[in-house]
Amino acid sequence: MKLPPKTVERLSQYRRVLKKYEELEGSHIFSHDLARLLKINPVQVRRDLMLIGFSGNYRNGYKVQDLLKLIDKTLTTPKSQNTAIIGMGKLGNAILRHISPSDVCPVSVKAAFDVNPRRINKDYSGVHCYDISKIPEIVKENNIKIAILTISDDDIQAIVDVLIESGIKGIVNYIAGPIRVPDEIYFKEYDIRTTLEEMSYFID
Amino acid sequence: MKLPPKTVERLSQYRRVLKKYEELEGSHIFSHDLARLLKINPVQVRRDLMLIGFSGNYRNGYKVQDLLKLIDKTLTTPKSQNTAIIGMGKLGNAILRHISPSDVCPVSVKAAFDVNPRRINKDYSGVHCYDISKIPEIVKENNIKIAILTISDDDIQAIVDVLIESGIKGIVNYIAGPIRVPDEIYFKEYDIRTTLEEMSYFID
DNA sequence: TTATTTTTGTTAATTAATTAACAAGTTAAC
DNA sequence: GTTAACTTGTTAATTAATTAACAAAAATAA
Repeated sequence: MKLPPKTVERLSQYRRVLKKYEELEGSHIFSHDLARLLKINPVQVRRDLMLIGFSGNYRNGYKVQDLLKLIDKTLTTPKSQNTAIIGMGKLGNAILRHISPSDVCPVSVKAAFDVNPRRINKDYSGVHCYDISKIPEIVKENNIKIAILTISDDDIQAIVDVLIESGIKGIVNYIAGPIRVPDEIYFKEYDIRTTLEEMSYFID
Repeated sequence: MKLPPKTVERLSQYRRVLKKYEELEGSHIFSHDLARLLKINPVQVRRDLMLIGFSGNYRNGYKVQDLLKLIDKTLTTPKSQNTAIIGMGKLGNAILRHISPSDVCPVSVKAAFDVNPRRINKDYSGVHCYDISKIPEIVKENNIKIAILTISDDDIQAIVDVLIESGIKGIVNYIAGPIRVPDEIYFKEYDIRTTLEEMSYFID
């Protein structure tokens, strides 16, 4: 049985926050402390933990170590998916370096792709960058399921089509304009311009 | 009277998509066409447009030009807010170049800040990069209301505190860990790791 | 012992967001 | 002129997400 998307999102955040907390602060945490770190309501924390069947303690709150273990187990079902980054420009590089330390992100980047010959066949943070034409081969070989788009090429749709044919199941789009993907593909678009315009609207 | 946040988000997306559509496709659009471009339900499009009081036409759908004008007017109330990017590394640079063309993003970047002396006092895409210590002065002078964090410094909290003291009202956080901000600050965190882990969980 | 405080776990209530349903307007075909 | 085919605009229904409310457990203080 699947958890609500928002709960999964928060579990991922709890995990990262708790790893830091465990090192610096202590072995136990109260729901209101965890909530404050994420700027959410303590009830939400307790509810999320209830959904994954985790119990705390009246005196000390939740045991961080055990909670981390359970979140790990919950989120990696059946296992963490392999990822590729499309575009090794500044953005691709920044993202790669952000997600590659495996202690903070269990999703592992198996390959990068680019159209620029200067970047092809180089290694970035231990990840090899291939020519776009190699997508079908490399994606299948490495069982890559998620693609992160960091280029805004005019031909991005063609690349997306190839990715999907090659077995990609999820796409995160950072800059490319609107692209067409079948319904069964898990798709997320994060254009910072949307966020900024929303903020502009709501702040006085 | 304020619109629902999700509607504002979509209006921002409609605007970008429609600008392209107007150039390439035509002067009118149906709700289901706009919906398909954003992978949402046509009813949602009609509902959003209803909320901003825009009317279409039974035969041709919505007139793109007029709709764009109304979205512009709706989203820029009272006016588009000024922005600063904290950190001019790869990520800061990528974001800057993504949002600076004003034809696609009405939010304007007035300044950048960094701790690295090699970056300070240089211009990036026409935006000057100042030392962190200049934040109070420059933020006030330029009436900057939004800060985009692209560094993961240990001292990020101190920087955030200064930003808020200097009059910042909204913060978008891309990589810094959890930071404390007062409730009245509009705050968004976009850690790609969260997205990836969520996707991992939901795709088979 | 008995009240008080604190925190979890859970159900119920509320709020927000999405989707369904459908009337009404318009054109085109017959 | 009538019917059929589409589309918008809007209300109602549904679903999802958040928050409120409170019982139960356990320690502490009186």
